[in-house]
Amino acid sequence: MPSRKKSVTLKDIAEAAGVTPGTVSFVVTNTYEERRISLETVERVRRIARELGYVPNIAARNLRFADRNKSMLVLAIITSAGAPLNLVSHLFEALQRRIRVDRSGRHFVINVSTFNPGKLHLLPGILDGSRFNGAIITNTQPLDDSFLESTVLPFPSLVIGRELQGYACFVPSVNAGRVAAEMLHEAGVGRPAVLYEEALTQATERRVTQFCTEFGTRYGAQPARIVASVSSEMAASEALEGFLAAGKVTDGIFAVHDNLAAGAYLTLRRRGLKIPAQVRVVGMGDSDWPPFLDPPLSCAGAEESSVYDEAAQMILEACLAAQPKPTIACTQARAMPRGST
Amino acid sequence: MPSRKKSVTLKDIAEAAGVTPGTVSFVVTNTYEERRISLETVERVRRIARELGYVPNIAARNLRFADRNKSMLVLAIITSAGAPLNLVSHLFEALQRRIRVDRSGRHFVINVSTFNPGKLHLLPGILDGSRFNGAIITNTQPLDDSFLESTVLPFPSLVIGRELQGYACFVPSVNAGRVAAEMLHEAGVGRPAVLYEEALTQATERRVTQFCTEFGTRYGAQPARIVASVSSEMAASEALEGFLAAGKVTDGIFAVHDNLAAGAYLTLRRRGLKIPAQVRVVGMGDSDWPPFLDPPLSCAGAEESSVYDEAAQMILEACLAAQPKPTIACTQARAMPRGST
DNA sequence: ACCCGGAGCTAAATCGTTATAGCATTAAAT
DNA sequence: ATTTAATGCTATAACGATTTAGCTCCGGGT
Repeated sequence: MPSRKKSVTLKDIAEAAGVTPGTVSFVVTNTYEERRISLETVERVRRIARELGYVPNIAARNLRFADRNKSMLVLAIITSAGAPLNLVSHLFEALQRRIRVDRSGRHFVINVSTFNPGKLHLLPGILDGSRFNGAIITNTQPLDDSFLESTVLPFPSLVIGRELQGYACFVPSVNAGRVAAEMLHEAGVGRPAVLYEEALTQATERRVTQFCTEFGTRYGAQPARIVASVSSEMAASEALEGFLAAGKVTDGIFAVHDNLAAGAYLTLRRRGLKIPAQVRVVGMGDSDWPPFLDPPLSCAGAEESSVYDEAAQMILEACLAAQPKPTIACTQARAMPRGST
Repeated sequence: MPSRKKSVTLKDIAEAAGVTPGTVSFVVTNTYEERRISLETVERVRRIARELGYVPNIAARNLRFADRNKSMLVLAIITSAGAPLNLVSHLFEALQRRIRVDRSGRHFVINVSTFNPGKLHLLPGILDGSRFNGAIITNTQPLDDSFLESTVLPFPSLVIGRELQGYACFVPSVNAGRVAAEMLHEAGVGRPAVLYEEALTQATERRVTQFCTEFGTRYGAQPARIVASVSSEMAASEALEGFLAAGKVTDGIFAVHDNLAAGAYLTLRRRGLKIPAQVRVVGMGDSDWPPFLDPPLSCAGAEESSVYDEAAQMILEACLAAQPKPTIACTQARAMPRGST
């Protein structure tokens, strides 16, 4: 079993080698020459350090260097293990852009942490605030959401894609389901379908229900549901194949992720169904590829490159101002018709 | 100008509020109730903390919690600012997989750091080792490479995509250029072209020269060079458009990145050129999308999902064993024929 | 016998935070 | 009047590493 044993420190090495921690420090930082440590001692200390498996404590070094490193702000992007890193990449880039123009005179460190779905509360540092000054939290599952709602995190945080009591939240493309429904309806779709993965997040669930409600109540056609086992191209392709093989029909598909849309393209192409003549497809624009599919994929979304800039601004402000104001920011999706509708 | 002023500490707040740092700590960690701090004091301390812009020092907290956090190993993925995060995502996922099965009983922190191209030496912590226990370095430019070769970094590191003296290096798909040349030649291509972006890294440059050398010397046809201004789909599309508009001809294109291949598809489709009948295309398989293009993109590469597992293993070993052994590991590309050759 | 200088270390302060033990002061209870 | 108890703090010791100042030898020169 993984032991929780204390880690090896300079002191441990010092005791084993019969010198002081300072001397060991001279050795491990390779400053022993100007400190005139004898080569014999250097060798002995090095050997013992290796034997004991010494790994420097970064927190201690960093603390020691507090002056030279000016003040450091640690931001975390916290995401569910196994979730696609697409969103994380966009968040990271937005944070980078925001940090580049920052004038607070700080150094920023961005660390990406993952938690096992439903086990957010076990993430080290989430309860004691020992790991980050602020966090962007995404891809949480219902269990994680209820953990968050029942706790006050000891650092400013921003939740992406859902609305939680007491938290600053950022919901991109909040009306994507409605926009997708409009796009397909205007294109003359009468037998709509929605393609999604089994494990829905709050964000994707919103898209599905919005799409179904909108089509059902306003346009009088209840969409069929095509459910992929996971959120991958192949799974989506297989799900649609199963749907069509069962003799069911659709003339317009809303895929709640671009990779699902790509899977749909594959199956439609294999079955000789023309896009958009026989089946229209709408994706989300959450990747860079939609314009390069054939035909280019129409999307309900936004320019992904800038969507998360507001999120980056929100978390930075929260960290620097230390103002705990739970706000909800949404961005609106817009129709991005390309070739598939 | 961004001031290098010292950051605000508990001590500063304590002095301003006329209490001790301990008391301030009780307030900022919200443990003031069980510590029986008067509400008046709490309010005063909070107000002053807000006014001074207090931000907790994570390194200090972390150090304080050294026992409860067991031993922590900080890994950095260091990449050039502005470079695509595709590779970083793959590295991150590989590290995650490796960490999940780790039995050393440590906590791992992964932080992603970017440096301005050519300015790697200015990255905080790179010289004094105050920020990470180990690093994977990628997307470096020649200036950064020479910096690395002239320095001994104070932590184990792994360089991706190039070979540097004194460093552990990992070069994925080292023979991709040759494999691409073989694939196109076997498909009967007689007028090859290579499509790449202007700012080549060592990895992409290798692909280009290998492809040209192989085709030139072995198959007797010197490939044409199509150069995109940047590494994006649109730039690639425009570059190929310019090439064809100038009356030049090719029947087989090797794109050194998948996004360039997607741009090529776009132009070829617009001009009514059939893939693969009239023009064959080979990409690199460095993204998830090639199988879902129309026709599916043939690649010279490997299963991306597992390529970097070896890299993850290498850096973990280097950190935990503290063995400074500079080794070079390469993976071989293989032909992945799909529909475009 | 004494000083000097170099070699090879040691001792102790420091970084910012948290937690433990305990000290005043006042109010309530005996 | 004295003990008891509660209130509202303070003082201080860690956490692990780095660094400055300075200590103790020892040999050589005077």
